[in-house]
This record gives sequence, C-alpha cells and structure tokens, in this order.
Amino acid sequence: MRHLLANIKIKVDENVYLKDPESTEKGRQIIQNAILLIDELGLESFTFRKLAEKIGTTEATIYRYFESKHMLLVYLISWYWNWLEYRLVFATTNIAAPEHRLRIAIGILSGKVEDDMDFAHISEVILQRIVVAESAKAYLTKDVDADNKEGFFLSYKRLCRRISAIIQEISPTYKYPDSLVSTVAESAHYQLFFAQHLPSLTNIDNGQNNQLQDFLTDLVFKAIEEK
Amino acid sequence: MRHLLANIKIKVDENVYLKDPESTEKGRQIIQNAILLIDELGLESFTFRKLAEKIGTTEATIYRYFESKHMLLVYLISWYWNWLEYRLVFATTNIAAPEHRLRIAIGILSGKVEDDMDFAHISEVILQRIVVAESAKAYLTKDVDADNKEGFFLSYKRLCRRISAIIQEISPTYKYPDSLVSTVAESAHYQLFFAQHLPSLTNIDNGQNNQLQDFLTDLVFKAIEEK
DNA sequence: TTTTTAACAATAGTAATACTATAGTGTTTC
DNA sequence: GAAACACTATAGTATTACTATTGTTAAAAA
Repeated sequence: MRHLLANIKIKVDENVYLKDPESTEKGRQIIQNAILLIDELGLESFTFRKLAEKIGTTEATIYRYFESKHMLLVYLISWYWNWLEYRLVFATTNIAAPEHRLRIAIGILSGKVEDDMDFAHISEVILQRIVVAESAKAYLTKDVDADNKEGFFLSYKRLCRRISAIIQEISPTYKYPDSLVSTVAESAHYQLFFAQHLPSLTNIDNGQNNQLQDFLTDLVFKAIEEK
Repeated sequence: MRHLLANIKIKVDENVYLKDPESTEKGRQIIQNAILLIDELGLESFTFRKLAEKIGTTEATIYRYFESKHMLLVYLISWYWNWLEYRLVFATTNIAAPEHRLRIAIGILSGKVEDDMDFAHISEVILQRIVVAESAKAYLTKDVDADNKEGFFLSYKRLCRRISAIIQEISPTYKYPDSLVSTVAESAHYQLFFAQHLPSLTNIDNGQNNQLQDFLTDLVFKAIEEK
C-alpha cells in the first residue's frame, strides 16, 4: 500500500493557505515541525517564532504560507479530515453492506491508525493527538461564521455527510443522522482526551483501543435500529 | 420558587478563586459583567482590562479575585455545573422511577432553562451560551493534569457521576455509563453550537428546543436498554 | 477615639505575543 | 541580462497577561 500512497497527495482547500506548503521543501518543513511543536507545547504556547527558530528561518517565511496561527491549525485539521475521508473511501469501496461500511467508518472515527498508511513528512499519530486536543478551538471562535463562509470546515462537513449517507441507507427513517455522526466524531476525540486526563468521565481505558470503537459502534447501531 | 432561591447560593470550590466574588459587591459586579463581556467578545478577545473598564475599576482589583483569565473561566463553568446539579437534585427528589429521573437529567443537560430559576446577578441564559462556546477551552490545555489535581473540574465530574449512577440503576450491565453521560453532556453543547453556526453538521433546528432533548433521550435510552 | 486592616484606585512597568514592514540576497525564468 | 521570486534579516507596533508600588477610603479592632 505504501507505494500506492507515494503517488497520492492529500489536498487541502486552496483558501486555507496563502501558498501551498506541499509545493516546497520549506513548506513541508513548516508542516512537519508545526505538528511536532504544537503537540509538544500546546496551541497556546506554540508561536510562529518558535517554529521559525526550530526550522532555522524567520516568522516572515511562515507568514508567506499561512496568514495566521489560526489558519495553520485549520490547515492541519483539514488535512486530517481529508485523510480520514480518503481512508474511508478506500476501505469501503466494493463493500455492499452499508452496515459493514458504517462499522468501518466508526472504526476510523475512533482513531484506529494503521501505521502503513503514512505520508512522508506528516506524522499521523501525532497529528491525531493534536486534532483531539486542539480541533475544537478551530471553530469555537467568534469568527466561525466568517470562517465557515470561506469554506474552512468543508473537509469535516464532507466526511460527516458521507457517513450520514450510510446511516440513511441503513435506516431512512432515523431523524438525526447528521447529529449522530458529529456526536460520534466529537465524542471520539474527548473520550480519548478524558481517558488520558480526566478518567472519571469515561469508561474507556487508555491503551485498549477497541473499547472506544465498541462503545461508539454499540451507540450508533442501537440508535438507528428500526423496530 | 424564587423566594426559595433567594436563600440559596451556588458555591464554587474555594481554590478556584483567590477571594470569593460572592462575598462583595465588586465581586458580583465582576462576575456579572464578565459573563456579559465574554459572551459579547468571545474568550480570546476578552481581557481583564476591558472588564475593569466596564465596571469602572482597574485590572489589579480583578486580579485580587482571580489569579488569571483562565481561572475566571473555570469559576464560571464550575458555577454552571453546580447550578445544573442543584436543579437536577431539586427536580428529581421524591421521584422513584430512575427512568423518569434520567429523562429529567437529559432535559437539564439539553439546556432547558426555566426562567424563574434565576440568581440576582447571574444571567443563566447568557452563561449557558458561554459554556457552550468556551467550556472546552477550560480543559483542552497543557495544564489539564495540574488543574485536575487542584480540583478545578470537580463540579463537572460530580454531576456526571450523579447521572451515571441513575443509568447504572436502570441498567447495571451497561458497560459505558460514564462515557455515555460525558458524551451526552458534551454533545448537548456542540449540537447547539452547530445548530447556530454549522447547521449541516446537525439535524437540530435552532429554536426548536425539544429536538435536542429528543435526540439525546432517544440515544441514551436505546443505548442502555437491556434485551 | 485611635489604630489597624483591608479593599480598592491609580499608575507604571515587563516580557511576550501576533503580526507588519522593509531592505537585501541568492536563484530561477523569460 | 532583467525581472521575478523565495527566502533571510532586522526592526517595529500595538496589545496582551500579569506584577509591583503607592495612595486613598472606610470599616473593624483596640
């Protein structure tokens, strides 16, 4: 599978960046080290200056790629959702049963990362940690509406729509397919976060990867079951 | 009910503040106007300087009550969860059927605010908007573990434990009562947020208050139903 | 009543932050 | 050979979160 992915590039919507970081070596350095540094410091303490220092350049260079720290975060998150969507499409083609496809989708949302599915300069495991801890900050802003109009959240919406469609295939009468999908997607994040940091809020045991998937799968299939 | 509440004070854990804002007029002014200002500007643009200006004082005064902006947010959120817990206990005493109590709990988590249940200087409706939009930022930090050790999240955990206990009463074999409760609590927040700002991610129609409650109630009861 | 204490106001200051501006270097492109 | 471009280097701005100090007032303790 690796050689197949060598020819694949996860594309992020054009108006998220000023200059495509995938198009140059410096750009890829920025992405790669931004992921490492945000994971290490947290979004609040992460600055363009520190990132510039780390890759031996100056803030000005990074600002040529991304308008702001916020947009860099939006970029990383969009990349992540596009990556999940790619994996979902790949894993569900030629599978007839929508129940089976839904199971796969929930597995992907639960954060199962197969290590052979990696891209050169992006550490997917670390990126996932960032998405868990920081993605909510991308939309919990006074600028949501403006950002939404600019299309910054299209990747997320596209993935959710796709999974919602599977649910509607299984259970056309279920009234809340979109809410269910976004609930599962978000739940997956903070259940992982709670398992690590606030364990009394969850029954998911850190490390036992399948518990989260089990919890969410159970939740979804019971919710949409037709009587 | 109002005159009953006149004698009730929602108490926030002592180590969340430096000086109890409920103990002085200035303190109550700080809380009241902080709620208004955070709602208006969003947490990022909200500053102690602006708040001080609004209530005709200086930053120094506010810093005597709260160590930092972060702690003020923690205070507001703790107050909110304590308020929900109070309402939950009040609304479920003397109700025998755990199913009925659980229904009430989900209603409260869904954000049903009865207007007659208000405290003098705290606008619960606005506070709820703040909790929806900003509460995740209180724990999505590099300091979670330290903050958690200090007991900053006890209110939230206490409320969740209480509801989790009801679930266990109904369905002692269900494996994920804590995860289910925190999922519902968090889901309630961003489903409301999505309904307002990213409507394609939800089927909840803004304004139709019962939809959210319906969605969550359906989700929970189906999940814990024993076969 | 005097003394002490506390709450607050007023002012100033610090290091860091997010970002902008500008000038210059080296490499590629027409 | 000139223009365009990517990047570096340096400097600067307004604002931020927060600290420190000093002075005023008003109430509590002696």
